[in-house]
Amino acid sequence: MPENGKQFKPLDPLLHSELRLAVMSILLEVDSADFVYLKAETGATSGNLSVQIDKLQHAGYIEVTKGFKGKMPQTVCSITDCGRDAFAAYVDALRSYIPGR
Amino acid sequence: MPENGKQFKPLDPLLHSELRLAVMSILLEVDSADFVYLKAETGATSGNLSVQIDKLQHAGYIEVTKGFKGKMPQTVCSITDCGRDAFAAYVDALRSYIPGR
DNA sequence: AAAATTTGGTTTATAAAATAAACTACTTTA
DNA sequence: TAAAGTAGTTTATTTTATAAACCAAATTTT
Repeated sequence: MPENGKQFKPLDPLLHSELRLAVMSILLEVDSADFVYLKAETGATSGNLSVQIDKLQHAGYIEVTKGFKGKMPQTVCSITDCGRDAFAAYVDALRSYIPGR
Repeated sequence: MPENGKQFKPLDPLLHSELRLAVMSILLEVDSADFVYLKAETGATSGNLSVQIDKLQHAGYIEVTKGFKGKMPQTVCSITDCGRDAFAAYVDALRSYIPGR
C-alpha cells in the first residue's frame, strides 16, 4: 500500500504572513492593543500595518474599534475566539512541516 | 527602561513558503528525493514545484542533479548543510511568534 | 509504423500579496 | 500662524505564488 502523499497540513494563508502573525501573536497575550503599540512592537510601517489589520479584521480573526484617546484617533485591536482557534490550527499545521515534533 | 520592540525574529522569506517548506521538510529526512517523489508527497503541480526547486537551489539550500533513470529524465534533490542551518534558524525564528514556547 | 498518450519536466502568463511611498486630517508646538 | 508631529489610509510598485500552456522524449495503442 503506497503512501498517499499529503503528509503536510495546509497553512492558513491569512496567518502565513510575518506581520499578521506578529500582530496575532501580540494580541494573543494582551487582551487589547492599539495601532501605535502594534506598530512599535512589530517595527512595521503604518501603511503595512493598516493593511494587515484590515485583513485580519475581515477574516474575523480580530476585532477593531476606532475611537479617540483624548483628541487623537485611536485604533484598538483584540483577538476573537475565531482568531484564537485559527492561530492554534496554524501552529498545529506548522508542526507537520517540522521533523521530530 | 522601555521595551525595545522587535521581539520577533525575521522569517527567512525563502523558507516562509508552504511548498518550499514542504520540500525542505522532506529533504531533511531522506538523503535525496527526485522530482516525481517530491511532487507526489507535496501534491504540488509540476510547474510550481519546478519553480520552487529552482529558488531553493539558487539559495544554496538544496543541490539539484539532472540526469536519467533508464531513458527518462530524472531530477534528484538533496539538502545542503546551508539548507539544514537555514531550516533550523527558520524554526527557531518561528518560535518567537508562538507564545508559550 | 503512425498516431495518440504519458512522463518529466520548463516557460510564460496571471492573480494575489507584501510593502513602501504618498497622502489626509487633525493636533501640538514654536 | 507656520511648521512639525501624530495617527492613520489610500494608492502604486514590486515580489510571489500559482496555474496554464507548452515541449521533447518515451511509451502505448491501433
